[in-house]
Amino acid sequence: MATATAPLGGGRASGVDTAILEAARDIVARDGIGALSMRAVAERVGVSATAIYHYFDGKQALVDRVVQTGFLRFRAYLEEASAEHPRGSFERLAALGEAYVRFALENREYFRVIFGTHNGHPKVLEDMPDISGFDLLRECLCDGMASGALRPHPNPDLVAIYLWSIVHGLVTLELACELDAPPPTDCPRSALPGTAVDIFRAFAPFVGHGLRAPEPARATEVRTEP
Amino acid sequence: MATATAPLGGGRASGVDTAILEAARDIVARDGIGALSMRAVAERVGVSATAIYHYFDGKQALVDRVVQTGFLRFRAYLEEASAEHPRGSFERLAALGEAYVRFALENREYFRVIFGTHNGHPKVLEDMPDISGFDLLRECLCDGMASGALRPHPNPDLVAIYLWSIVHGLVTLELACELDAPPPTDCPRSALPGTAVDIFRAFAPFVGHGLRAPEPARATEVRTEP
DNA sequence: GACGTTACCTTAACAGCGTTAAACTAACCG
DNA sequence: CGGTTAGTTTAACGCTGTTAAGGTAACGTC
Repeated sequence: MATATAPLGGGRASGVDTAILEAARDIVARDGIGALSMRAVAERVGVSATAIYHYFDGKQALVDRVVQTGFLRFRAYLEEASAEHPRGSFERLAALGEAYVRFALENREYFRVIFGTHNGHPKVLEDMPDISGFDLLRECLCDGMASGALRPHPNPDLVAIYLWSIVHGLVTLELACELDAPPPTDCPRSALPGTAVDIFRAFAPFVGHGLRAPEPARATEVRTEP
Repeated sequence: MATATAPLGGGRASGVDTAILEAARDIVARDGIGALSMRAVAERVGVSATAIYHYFDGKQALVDRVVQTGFLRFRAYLEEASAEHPRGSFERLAALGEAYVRFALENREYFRVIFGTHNGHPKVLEDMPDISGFDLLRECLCDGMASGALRPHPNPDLVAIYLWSIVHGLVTLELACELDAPPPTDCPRSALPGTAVDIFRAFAPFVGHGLRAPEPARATEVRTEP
């Protein structure tokens, strides 16, 4: 039983359910999902482990709620950042992306859990239409096309996924491979900008104008064996 | 002890170590990392669980080896796909990216494990200079700039990370959110191409020519409250 | 051929995990 | 006052990774 959206029954608001949720969130944010155990949460709250089952339908449900609150905070963070720039501007789009990267960097373990779900989104999220912030991006994008800052495209969702992929990929790679770590000495590579945010900023011209050379220059090819 | 690169001691090549590794790989590929337990691997091989400790330094070391072989297969897959197009061509770059997406889609659980490592790359990978295929991308890119297909850039690594982010982000989002799943009815969005590979193909013009409108058109802005 | 060493594998056990069952307390409702 | 129910506990089950101790069989050496 117990979905624990509110203090449940009559009105005896004890606050234990929110205490459990906050304890779980803290553990995840601090030490990662691997450190989250029912007993650890229970000890933090000051109850026995089985008491949690009175408020949540097991560990997965608890994690789902952590993910849900994470998405809400994430979305609010994005919304706030993009609001600082005028609608329809390229800068607003860039601010949205930069906030995405910043949030992930400032909440590494938390972000991992939010987007690390294995079998699709948790059930909790299926109810609400859009909690991930995709609509923010979509809106930003359509405004940009309407204002003339962006080349119009018949399928804005496709463009939105393109942009989402860029920031999400950068962040995921950073979290998995630590891009900004000092490269090994035997692997000489030109220096990258410091943090993932710096890298993201450096992406702007690529996103804006693409990578391809102007048309007339495409004549020669490198003639070596493939 | 035992790092298990070869049958260890004198020469009694029993092949148990590779059997363990393959069993672990199979379990991960079929049912995901969550289904991987020492006892499950042992049962599959036909030994007791503790026998594994004679070949691997614990579960993490076993997983690391699975990841390592995964990277090798991944890299070979990418290499084969890109080899089908001439060096320096934009098509070669596109084929590399498409292979990236295809591999992830055809080896979902496997890919998750490969790039799902939490604390940086596993120790096994730190020895070898580049196993991830980043050098393939980098080479492809430099060839493209040399041939004139791509606009030259002083920092090819930055461009490489940009492209890597795009494919990796697309794949990660697909694995986490199932992008190509039928959208909920209450969330009207323009139809996306079917699979993640289709989506990737549709990205090509964005990568090539960017999203920004030609310069002179950037005058008006959408005048609404932010 | 006997001896000591070592590779290889086993069973038993420990601490921790998520989860269930049963029991208990305390507050509420009629 | 009696009954219901929220809230919590202890005990236990089956699972996990891992360690300890012990055994067996093949090897190199004298």
